[in-house]
Amino acid sequence: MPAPPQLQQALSTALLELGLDPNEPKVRLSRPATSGHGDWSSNAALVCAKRLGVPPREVANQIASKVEALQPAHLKSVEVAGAGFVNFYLFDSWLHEELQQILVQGEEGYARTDLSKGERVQIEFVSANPTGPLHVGNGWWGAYGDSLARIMERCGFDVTREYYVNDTGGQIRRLGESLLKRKAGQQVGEDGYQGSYVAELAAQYRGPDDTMEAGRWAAGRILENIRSTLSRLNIVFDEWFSQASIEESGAVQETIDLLDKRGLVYEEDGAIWLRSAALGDSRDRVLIKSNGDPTYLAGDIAYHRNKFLIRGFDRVIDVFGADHHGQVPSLLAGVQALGVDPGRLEIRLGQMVSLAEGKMSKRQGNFVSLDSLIDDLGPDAVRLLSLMSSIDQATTLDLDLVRKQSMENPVYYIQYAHARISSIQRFAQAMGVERVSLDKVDLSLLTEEAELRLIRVLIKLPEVVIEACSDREPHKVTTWVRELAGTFHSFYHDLRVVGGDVPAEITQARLWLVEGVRIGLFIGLHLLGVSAPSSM
RNA sequence: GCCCCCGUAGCUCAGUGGAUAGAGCAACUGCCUUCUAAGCAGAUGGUCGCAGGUUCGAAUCCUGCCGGGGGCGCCA
Repeated sequence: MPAPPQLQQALSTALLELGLDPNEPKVRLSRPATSGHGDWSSNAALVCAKRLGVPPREVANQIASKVEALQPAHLKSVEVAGAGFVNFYLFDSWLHEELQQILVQGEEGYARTDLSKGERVQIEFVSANPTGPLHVGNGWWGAYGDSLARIMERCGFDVTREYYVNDTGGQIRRLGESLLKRKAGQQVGEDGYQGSYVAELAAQYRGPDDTMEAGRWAAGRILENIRSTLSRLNIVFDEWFSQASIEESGAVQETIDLLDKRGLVYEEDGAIWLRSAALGDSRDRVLIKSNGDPTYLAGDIAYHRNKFLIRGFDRVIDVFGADHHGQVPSLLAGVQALGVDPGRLEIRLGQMVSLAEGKMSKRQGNFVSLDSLIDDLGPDAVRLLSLMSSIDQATTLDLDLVRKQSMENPVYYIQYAHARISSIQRFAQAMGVERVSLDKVDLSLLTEEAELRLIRVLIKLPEVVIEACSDREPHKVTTWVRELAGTFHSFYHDLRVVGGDVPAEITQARLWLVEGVRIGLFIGLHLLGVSAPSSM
C-alpha cells in the first residue's frame, strides 16, 4: 500500500526545501517492521547526510519539523529515531479510510492495478512429454505458472497460458514400441517406458502394429489424462501447441531459411549448425541432424519464432524444470538469432521436487504421480503446498509427514479463516442483524488494537500482488494470506462481532471489517488457485 | 572443469539493503455454558554455511572457499 498521498507530498516538499532530491532512488517511505517505529518511516536523512556533511540525526530533525509544520492529513506525530530515521505516526482515521476504500473496491477491484503497459504475455508451463502421467514436480511448476498467470492478469496483463506438446520424434516412437511390446506380452527394454500405465493402454489399443501410430495413439490418451489431472488443480490452458504441427507445417525449414539469410547457419559433417557460440552459447548447436531430422532445438526455435514473430507476443515466460537448464543458452541464442530482443524471453527454472522415499523416474515407472498425491491430500492442499516456497527452492517431500500434517495443513488454517467469517455473516443474518449500507456505517468505531492490526495487514495486499507480479514470485501471496489468516484468528478470539453485549454500532463496524478481511482472503486464495469455502 | 539454484530454529520454509531475524510442524504450559478449538495465548528454541569486501547500515549486494541439488548430446 502506498503511503497516504498527503504525507508523501509533505515529505517531498520538506526535502525540496532542504535542497534534497525526493526522487533519490535510495530514499524510501516505507512501513517499519515493528510498530514501535511508527506507521511510516523515511530513511532520507541517512541517505543524504553524507553529501550534506551534516550528521544524519540533525538532517532528520530538520525533515521532521518541516513535515510537522505542513500538517498533512492523518499525521499524529513525528519522531527521529535510531541512526536518523524519521518516523511518522498516523491517527487511526488513516486506517478507517483505507478500509473504506477496500470495501468500495470489493473482490473485483481491490488489489487490481495495471503494470502491463499494454503487454501481451504468453506463459508456457508444464509442457511435460505425453509419455506418462504427470509427476509431482509438474504439479509444483504448474501451480507456479498458473498462479503467476492469475497474478499478472490482476496486474493488467493480457496472458495466454500455453502447453507445448512434445508429440514428435524419438519419444513417441519409443512409447509406441513399449506399447506394442506390452501388447505382444514381451518385456519392455531398459530404454522403453516400463510403467504400468503402458500395460493398461496396451490392453485398450485396437490399432495396427505400427510403432508411430501406436505411439501417437498412446500419447493422445496420456494427454487427455494430463489435461484432467491439471484441471483438478484448477489449471486450465488456453492453448495446447503441438510440436508435430510445427514440423509438419514447414515452419522449421522456414525458420532455418530465416537464420540462413542472416548468415547464422552453416553445414558441417552432413549436419546444419547454428552459430550459437557467437550469441552467448558455449558452442554451436546442430539444427538438422545428418540423417535429415530436425533437432529438438530447431523445433524450439521455430516454436519461439511462432510465439514472437507470428503471434506477436510482447513477452514470453517459459517455465521449465531445472533439468532443462542446459538448453537455456541455446534457446536464448536462437531467439536472438531470429532478431528478437532476448530480453523479451524470460526463462524461469523450477528446482527439482523429489520424494524423501527416493528418486523418481518416468521410464522406470517408479514415481509418485501427481494424481495420487491429489487423491492423498486433496487439490487445495497440493496447490497451496507447492506455492508456499520459491520455485528456486528445491523441495524434498516427505509424504508421511505431509499426510500427517494434512489435517493441520496451512491450507486449512487459511480456509478456516474464510469459513469463520462466512459463519459470522450467516449468524448475523440468523439473528436478524442486517449489515447497514457502507455509507451508513461508522468505521471510526474500530479502535481496538486487534481491529487495527487487521486493517494494517489487509492494506498490504496491493503491494504484495505488485511485488509477486514483478518478481514473478507467487509464493509472496501465500505468505501474505497466511499472515492475514493468523491475524484474523487472533482477532476472532479476542473480540466478538455479533451478540454478547456488543453494541449495535460496533457490530456494524466489525461486520464490515470482517467483510474486508474476507475480500482479502478471497482475492489471495483466488490468485493461488485455492478454493475459499464458506463452511468447513 | 564450467554454468544455474540452494545453505536461516530439531524439521519444512518465509524474510533479499534498514532499527531487537519470523511462521508452520515437533516438544512444554494454559484457554471451549458465548459468532466454527481445523482456533487462541504464553514460554522454549538461531555463530542467518565459513572468510573477506562494499555501505551510515548486510541474512539480503560483491569475491573466494566449503556443503547439497540440477545441468553441460547430431536425446527430448
